[in-house]
Amino acid sequence: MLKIGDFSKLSLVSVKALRYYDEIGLFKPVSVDEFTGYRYYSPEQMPRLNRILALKDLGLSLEQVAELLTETLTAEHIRGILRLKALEAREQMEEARARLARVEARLQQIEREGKQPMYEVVRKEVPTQRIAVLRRVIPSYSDVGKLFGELFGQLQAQGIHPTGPTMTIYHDTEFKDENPDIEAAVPVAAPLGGQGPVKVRDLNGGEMACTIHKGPYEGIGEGYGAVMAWMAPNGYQPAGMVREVHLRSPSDVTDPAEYVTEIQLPVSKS
Amino acid sequence: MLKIGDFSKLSLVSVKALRYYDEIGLFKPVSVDEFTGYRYYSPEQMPRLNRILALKDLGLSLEQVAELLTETLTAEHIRGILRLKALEAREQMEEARARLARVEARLQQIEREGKQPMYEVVRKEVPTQRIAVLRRVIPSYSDVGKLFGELFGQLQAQGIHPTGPTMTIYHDTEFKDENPDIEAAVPVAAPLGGQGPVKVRDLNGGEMACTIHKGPYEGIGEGYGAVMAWMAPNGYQPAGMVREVHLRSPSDVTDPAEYVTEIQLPVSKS
DNA sequence: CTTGACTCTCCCCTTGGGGGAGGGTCTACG
DNA sequence: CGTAGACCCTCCCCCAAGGGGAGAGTCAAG
Repeated sequence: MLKIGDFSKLSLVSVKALRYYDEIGLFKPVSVDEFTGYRYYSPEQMPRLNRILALKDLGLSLEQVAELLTETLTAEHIRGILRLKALEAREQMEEARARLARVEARLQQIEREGKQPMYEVVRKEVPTQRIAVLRRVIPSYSDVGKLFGELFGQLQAQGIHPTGPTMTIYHDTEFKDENPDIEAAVPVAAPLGGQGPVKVRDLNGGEMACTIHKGPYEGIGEGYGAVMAWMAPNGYQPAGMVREVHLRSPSDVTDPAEYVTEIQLPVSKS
Repeated sequence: MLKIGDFSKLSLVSVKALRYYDEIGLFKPVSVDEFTGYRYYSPEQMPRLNRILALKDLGLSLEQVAELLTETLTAEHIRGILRLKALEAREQMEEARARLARVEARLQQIEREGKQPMYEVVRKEVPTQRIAVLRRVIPSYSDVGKLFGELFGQLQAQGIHPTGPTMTIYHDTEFKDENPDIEAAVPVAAPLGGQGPVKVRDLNGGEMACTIHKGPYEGIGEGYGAVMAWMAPNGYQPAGMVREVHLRSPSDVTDPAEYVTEIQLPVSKS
């Protein structure tokens, strides 16, 4: 019979860990003194402890280790658990690889620019939302304001209230300086369909590469550049129409320097 | 001004997380109502939050993110932190890869044998220990007992007490059925050197592949087989002389079926 | 004015133990 | 036979990054 300290030295498992394994019922001493509470272990228990360490080393939680140590498990069940763990390890490997790529991309960016980048691009899961839209090919970007004016006029006439910030959705596959095909949109709580030129539809959510542009709309091209530059090193490709969310727009402030716009580009793993 | 729920919807960061970031001083609302405690955010804060998310995504802790967000940091300092993170990501990738290899090796083993393996091999960091030794080429393994008898006789004569289980250290580079070169050893607390045939020296610790053999010594070959089979898929190679630690030996029990022996083989990454 | 949706703080929970306080126990040495 | 020092016990708090929920207060629209 060995006291916990001796067993700890032999097994190279800390006393704290042994006590913890006892507490969760994973590995109990062969006997416990009824009066003093002293734990006594036997060398015969080493194989079980070794198995625990080996399974823990496979990435299993102690709970899963305990499950695998119950005798009544079929080989098929064990294989199932291990296959799950293999999948998990593969995912973690991929995740670490992707993270490494991100860190190195940022390092290179700092090498080039000598400072933190202007635009932070982040991947987000954007939910699907119900929107009211007015779509039109307009002569120039400066006419977007009028489009929103028309949209809000119609909504007000129908007693529909916006439930979120306005958005513009770009339906051109490439950038067009003139005659862009634009949808002015705003989240609403209203039935699908709609009357007249204003339609109500669901705007699909999903994975998006997002960044924030601060300042007048003329400079927003840099934001798009940042999003485009972000995709390749992170293993994404465009997968839909880009949208701009007007977090602070001419309807909130007058100074264009105070505009805040989020660029959201649907992406998929390439 | 946006209430926390609205800002949460816009940023797709949970209310809980926003409150937590406030609490740790990483990202504070632009104003807090003095009487109600309500937090109010502004769209202007989105870029900072995005930066936080982007840095978090690089694997930085929130504490490190906060550090990187202080303005007074030189580009060189930032590069240093990121290079550290890159290193960390590489290590995690390697760790996940190794874990995957372990899981797959175990899966294959179960496929072959239809059950959990007999021997669990685990990597351990064995500490260096002071031992008293008696080394000799003996005719056969069955003479080990006499070697230990001699060792203990000498130690007793010198008033030295063992402080741990006995070990045998094998000095042959390959397995020798006859005339093996064997060191009988036992941990002691005594000055280096020693008198007569018994020497006191330090036994180097380090990385070891360990497994437990239960039962008579005749069957211990299987334990060695398990250790050898473990090395390749785990990326290790032998790096020293193997030792056996007698956790329960003829001096403790009479029935050989109750012997418990640990095999420790020094290894290094290959 | 009411009602339902929001928000606040506070507390407990997660993993796998580490660190330490306060108090009891064991054992080798004199 | 004492006793000192090493060892052991339980209990409590701590880590990261929030999630879940209770109980109470607040806001905004009808």
